[in-house]
Amino acid sequence: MVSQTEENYLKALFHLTYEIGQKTEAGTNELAEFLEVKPASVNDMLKKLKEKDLVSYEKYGKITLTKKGKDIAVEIVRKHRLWETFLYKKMDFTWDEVHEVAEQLEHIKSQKLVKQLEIFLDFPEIDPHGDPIPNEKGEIKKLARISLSEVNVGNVCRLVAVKDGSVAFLQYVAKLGLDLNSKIKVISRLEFDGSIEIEVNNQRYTVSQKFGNNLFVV
Amino acid sequence: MVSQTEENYLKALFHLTYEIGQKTEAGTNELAEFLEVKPASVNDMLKKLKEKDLVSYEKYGKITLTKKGKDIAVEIVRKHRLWETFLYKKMDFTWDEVHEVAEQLEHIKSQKLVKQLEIFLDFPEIDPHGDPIPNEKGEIKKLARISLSEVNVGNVCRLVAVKDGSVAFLQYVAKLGLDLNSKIKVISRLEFDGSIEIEVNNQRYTVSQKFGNNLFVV
DNA sequence: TATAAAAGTTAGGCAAGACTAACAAAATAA
DNA sequence: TTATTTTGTTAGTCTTGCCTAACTTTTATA
Repeated sequence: MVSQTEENYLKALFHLTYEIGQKTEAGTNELAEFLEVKPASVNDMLKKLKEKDLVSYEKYGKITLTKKGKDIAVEIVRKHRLWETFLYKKMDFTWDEVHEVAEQLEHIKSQKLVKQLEIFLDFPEIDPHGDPIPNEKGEIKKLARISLSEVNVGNVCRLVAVKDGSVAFLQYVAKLGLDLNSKIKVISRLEFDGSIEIEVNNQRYTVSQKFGNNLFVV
Repeated sequence: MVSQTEENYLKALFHLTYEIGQKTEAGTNELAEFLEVKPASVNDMLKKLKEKDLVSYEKYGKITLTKKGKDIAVEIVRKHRLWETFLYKKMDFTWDEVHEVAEQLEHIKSQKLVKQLEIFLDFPEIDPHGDPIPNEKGEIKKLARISLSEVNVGNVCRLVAVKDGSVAFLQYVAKLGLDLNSKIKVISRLEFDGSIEIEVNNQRYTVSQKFGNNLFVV
């Protein structure tokens, strides 16, 4: 049996490696910071996860998910994103509200429920934040997307995902009138700080480079 | 904050008092047996619940839910039954499958989700087992119903609820071709052991008194 | 009413998951 | 290459929720 806490560690490892970085290993402090616990706690847990053959790591070495650990992590991600989609499409939740509740729902144990949920939602491929939903076999469709900061001046693009999922960030995104599939035109880019002038629904805004890094477009 | 375990204790107390018995108090051993833990554990928990003003009880005395405790218990029951209805009506779960998963879902913390779920299900009044679903204010509609054992010979009644929710029992009920709203005719009753002969869908069966006690009809 | 049975309580312990404080190893910089 | 900073580890402690074993109170029965 994998506890809820263990599931969260596996999910965090998955995010830090395969999702955020394009690496396959992570460090103790990095994981501790991400999970908002102390490194000592991570250490304790790593011993347990290693014992269960969910991660592989040696003292003072890097942490890697095993096949078994990765499979569980992907299944949690799958559930999380299906539930987010459910909340957004069927329960009238907004972009910024879905995450917190999905964090709870992702731990519900029922294979049948996940399967039925997927059918009910008509096999969605991306969640409300634009992230890909793994299928039942754990396969994740790679999305060809770039950050808004990389778009050339003059080009128009379509918002497909956001990187940072914090409520404050999502609310700011919404305030600009941006939603999934919104068209964004890049008007100009300031060389000295990388900030970008964009046009959304005929309104012009200037946003920071950091903000631009957090929006994925095609 | 009320932990998941605390919620389960409150719910159990509610069942043992207001629901199963027509009393307002329960004992330590009774609660322990219901929750499948040892009396000592119940004792520990009672101290905590008393501290939080969720139950009132004195050493060697009976346990009662406070207003605050009862409100929380009813809210959990409400969530449980709404989720059961959701699983049954939208997720293609059977009668006997819903309970286990609803036990998990009832602890999800989101007022908005409960509200939306209720709207989505079009304000159901009873769950798939025929039990009443408390409304947002915590009011529970009393159902005028009697057990099958109390029905007079020759009368026809309609199944509205089951008392025992165990999987084995529910599967037996289903095997007889019984479902919510099934018509049941009481053909005869054996005096010596109270067993009842019934007719369902033109099929005759003989069932025990105990079985009859577990079916509620109108 | 004395006594046995049932019900309830206490003390002490254990596992999970977190923490602090002190320490050890590795990586980086002088 | 030594010194310093960063990263990772260990030991000991805390809380929650459970346990067993021993004890006390209450209730039921002879």
